[in-house]
Amino acid sequence: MNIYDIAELAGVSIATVSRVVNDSPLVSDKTKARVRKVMEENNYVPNVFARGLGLGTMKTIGIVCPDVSDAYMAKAVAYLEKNFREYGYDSILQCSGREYEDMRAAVANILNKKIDALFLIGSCYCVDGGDTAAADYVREAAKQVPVFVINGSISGDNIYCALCDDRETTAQAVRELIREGRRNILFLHHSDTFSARQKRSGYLSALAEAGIPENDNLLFHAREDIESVKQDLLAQCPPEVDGIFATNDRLAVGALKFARETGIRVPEELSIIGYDDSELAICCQPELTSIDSMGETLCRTSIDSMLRLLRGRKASPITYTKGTLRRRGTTRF
Amino acid sequence: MNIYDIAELAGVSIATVSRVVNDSPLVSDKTKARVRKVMEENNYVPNVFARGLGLGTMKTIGIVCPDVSDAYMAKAVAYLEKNFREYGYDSILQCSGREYEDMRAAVANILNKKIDALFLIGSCYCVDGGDTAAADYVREAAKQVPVFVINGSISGDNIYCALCDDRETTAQAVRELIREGRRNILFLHHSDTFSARQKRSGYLSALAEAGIPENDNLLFHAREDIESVKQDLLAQCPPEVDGIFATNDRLAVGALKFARETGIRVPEELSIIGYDDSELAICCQPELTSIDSMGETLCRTSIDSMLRLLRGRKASPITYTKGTLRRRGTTRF
DNA sequence: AAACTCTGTGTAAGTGCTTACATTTCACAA
DNA sequence: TTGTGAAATGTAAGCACTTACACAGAGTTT
Repeated sequence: MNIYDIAELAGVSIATVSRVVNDSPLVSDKTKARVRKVMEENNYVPNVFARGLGLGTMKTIGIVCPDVSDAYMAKAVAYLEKNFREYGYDSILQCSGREYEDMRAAVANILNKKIDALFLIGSCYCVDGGDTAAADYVREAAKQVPVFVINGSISGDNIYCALCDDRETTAQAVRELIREGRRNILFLHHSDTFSARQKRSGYLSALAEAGIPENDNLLFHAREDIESVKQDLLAQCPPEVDGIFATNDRLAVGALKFARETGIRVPEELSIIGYDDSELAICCQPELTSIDSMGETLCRTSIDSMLRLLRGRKASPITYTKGTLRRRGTTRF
Repeated sequence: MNIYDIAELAGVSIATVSRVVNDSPLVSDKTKARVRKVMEENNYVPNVFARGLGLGTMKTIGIVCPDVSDAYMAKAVAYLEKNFREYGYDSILQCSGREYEDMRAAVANILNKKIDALFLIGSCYCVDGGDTAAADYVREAAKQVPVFVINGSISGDNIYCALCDDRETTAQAVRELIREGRRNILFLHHSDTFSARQKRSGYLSALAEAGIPENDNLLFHAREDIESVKQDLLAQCPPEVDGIFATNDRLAVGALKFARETGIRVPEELSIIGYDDSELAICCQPELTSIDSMGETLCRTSIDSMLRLLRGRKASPITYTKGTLRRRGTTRF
């Protein structure tokens, strides 16, 4: 069942059918109704490929993230997919991992799909604050389609970033720990992404403000999964630590387990703050104080930017959102 | 830069270029090398639409699940996406929610994308054990492309299901609770999907085996999120309960929080078992005993079935996998 | 009544690829 | 030298749509 069949059944030319499909104002309402009826009766659906060939687009967005099985990204993907569907866009998903070559290949591949926009989730795509050659493949992509980076920042034409002001948000959280009387605050991180560096910078500046000297022993790198984090801390956590700022909730949970194992009381002797405010946070006992990095807000911002672009208007190349501290049981404030 | 340009630059016809792209044996190695060089020099990429038009396929699979932000589905999606990518397939994702009309629309929409196979994740697509009209839209879809149901069962031509034997797996877990001496075991569930019913059936049969009379008060329906589950239990949990079997980890965590709030000791006075063995399980204190429903194994099975079909071989219409109990701190065995 | 709009519809030329079929080329046997 | 068949390449007809341009017919204007 193709456009010719419909044209014949409706007694019009294929051009008219095409116009009806595209709801062109050039067709009279009477004809439109007739053609629509025939289309429905035969449940005709235009061939996407032919349509794509003619139009050069298929109303599809590409989403690339390092790993959808991560709760933060899964949420973002779900949000993007759901919202774009409402505007009639389909979503192609690609998980890229975090290796440079893989990310590059993922972006290159998804571009071939003639997507209308590319969404990158995560700060791993902007290896160095967005200004070294490392992110060049993203800038290259932006020559073809608008690129929206969620939770990362890359400078460049046709690139629109929405991110949580991790630096300031972290600084605020660390300031609260200091106000609690904590002096030996561990910065617990895993990867060395742009956002991790922003957080570290916020952490350091909060310490500096308070006149607390920097201490390299308090910049702690741990492995990724909860159990390993606990082990790493058991093996090497400096004894004087009385506060832990973790760059994600998983790390924070590992820290909590470490505390339990060593008998350190939380939050009496040790405060812990996580990041992302995932479901993990409320599973813990005590429940984890965590920073909501506003994933949905960032997605919403990106979507709005894209819609604005679609209407031929300008969008702001970078939008910062402040995170919000969700105070729970692992801190005293 | 299209096939004509390449043909001209390489001094061959477009047919030859096309053959080179498709690595046809009809082209001499010499010509192949020459054409390939030109393609690379101009980084030519065939147009997917034109290719799709000619071939009728674009090497794409469709994935439909109720909600990717659910950890279980996110994992499955990630696994499918990653593995199919290795075979050169792209993935289109669509979250359908759990409303009949939405699921139906989601499947219909994704079919228009000329996918090569459809993957449905979750038992919500098989409303009644797979044999009522409710799943007819899936059977309709199966007329167009092979359908693979992960963690659900639908009978029908060209439909291939991989699922955890929830009934027996649940029965085993409940038997262990009984062996622990529990007699008043709550069956804590949220939705009424096929898999939830299977679990209930396993629960009931384990009770029956042990000669424990059925008690409707012990079939407990709770809302979805952790906090609500706790509230629901606080409001209405029968006091005699000494064991809880929850149909997912989120419910189990809610149960654990309920126990803590009421001062019931776990596992001394109350045992709790969750389902899915998600990351939530190890965040808890005590850590949650949970059933690993083998999501990756199911995905692997589906992928293998699809590859077998691709090679023109037969695949088994239904594959059962037994879940595994991960014993942790919320039970005594 | 002729000239002129305007609206609605049709014609036909793309869009970039695949592939059945036709044709050329070439090695080798007769 | 010619003939033969296989291997390599080209030609052209799809594939299902969009859209610039052409044109017909109904009103309007003069």
